[in-house]
Amino acid sequence: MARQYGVTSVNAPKQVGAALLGMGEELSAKTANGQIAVGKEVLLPLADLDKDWHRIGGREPNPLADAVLRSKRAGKWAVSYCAAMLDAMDSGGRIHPMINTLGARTARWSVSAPPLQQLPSSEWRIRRCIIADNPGDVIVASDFAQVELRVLAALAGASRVVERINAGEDLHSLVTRMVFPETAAMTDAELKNDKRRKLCKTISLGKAYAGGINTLARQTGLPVQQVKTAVQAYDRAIPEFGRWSKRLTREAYSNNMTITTPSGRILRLNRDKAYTAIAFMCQSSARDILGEALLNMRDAGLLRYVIGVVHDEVIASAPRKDAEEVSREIGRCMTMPFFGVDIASDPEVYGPTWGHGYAKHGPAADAIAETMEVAT
DNA sequence: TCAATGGGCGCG
DNA sequence: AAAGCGCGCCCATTGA
Repeated sequence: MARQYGVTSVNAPKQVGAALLGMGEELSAKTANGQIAVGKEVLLPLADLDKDWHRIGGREPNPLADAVLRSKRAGKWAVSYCAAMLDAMDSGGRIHPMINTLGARTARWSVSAPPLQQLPSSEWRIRRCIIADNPGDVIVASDFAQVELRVLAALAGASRVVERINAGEDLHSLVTRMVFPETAAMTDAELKNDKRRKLCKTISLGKAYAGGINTLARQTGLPVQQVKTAVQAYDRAIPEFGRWSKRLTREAYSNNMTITTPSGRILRLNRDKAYTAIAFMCQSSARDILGEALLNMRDAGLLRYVIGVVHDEVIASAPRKDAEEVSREIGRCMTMPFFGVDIASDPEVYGPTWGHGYAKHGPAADAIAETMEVAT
């Protein structure tokens, strides 16, 4: 398909860029080195697709852009995930990934061969390769609820936020009520699909990940000026985050670009990115909370069920009859206070394979249900 | 033939 | 004022 347009390899950005230009497309985005960018951000709009690969209906799709996108995704999945898992499989059908428990600069874990933490989550065909230990067993999992944002609230000393989290109020809803006073009386149900809640959620994540105004504008699809106004309202409603950021940045500058986490880890920031201090702090502390949870699981004798970790999520395998209890107990081990804020988790029982929520919601629900019938 | 670099893309 | 953070790993290209 792509060959018709003179593209012999979809992984060669030069070829793809030249072919698209030849078709009359305008490619204005450039990479850091000044070359023409032809990543997903460029290709998806050309193919008239949104970030979930659904037709937008805004233009005639460019067939080459569409073909390149699909070919690259298929190649990536086949090689990086399928082949990598088959390569890593032992004679008993098990994989034993390499875990570097201090892999990242923030001390997060890195996992390789295969990259268990990177398996596609947006659909189920790859993750279903991970199956429960024994026939009749099921995968159970538990993930932390907005752990990095709760860490941010606690360490920044945003006591009004922390109090409301601990009272059980939904995090993004409570932030929305603080930032937009006119929403203060709205219920969670009313706020659920409100664009102000969506905006506040994006801004909150931007705070935790050190994102800028332009990134927020791109993520929300809103004009920069409107985002700017909203961020100002946010900072006025919750001034603690900005103050903490300033304090941490100062600490970094006076300590040779390092900051020290509450657990005593010394984190080195990029020399020219002092503004990432809160991102490093939140990510590293979230990692330590997961470590604490794993120690709790060890003490509770639950580690024998655990088969993997994905940053803020614990994956386990258990006999079906024990699944509810194992899941609940793992969830309990992941529940703890952290500098005054409650850390909560969301335990779930999946099915015979690892596939997030699809057994319940996805288009493959029937197939999964059938698989479960056969397996049990 | 090999290592380094750049672009790209999967995850939380 | 302005700034997405952290990874693993793929392919193509480049320069020894």
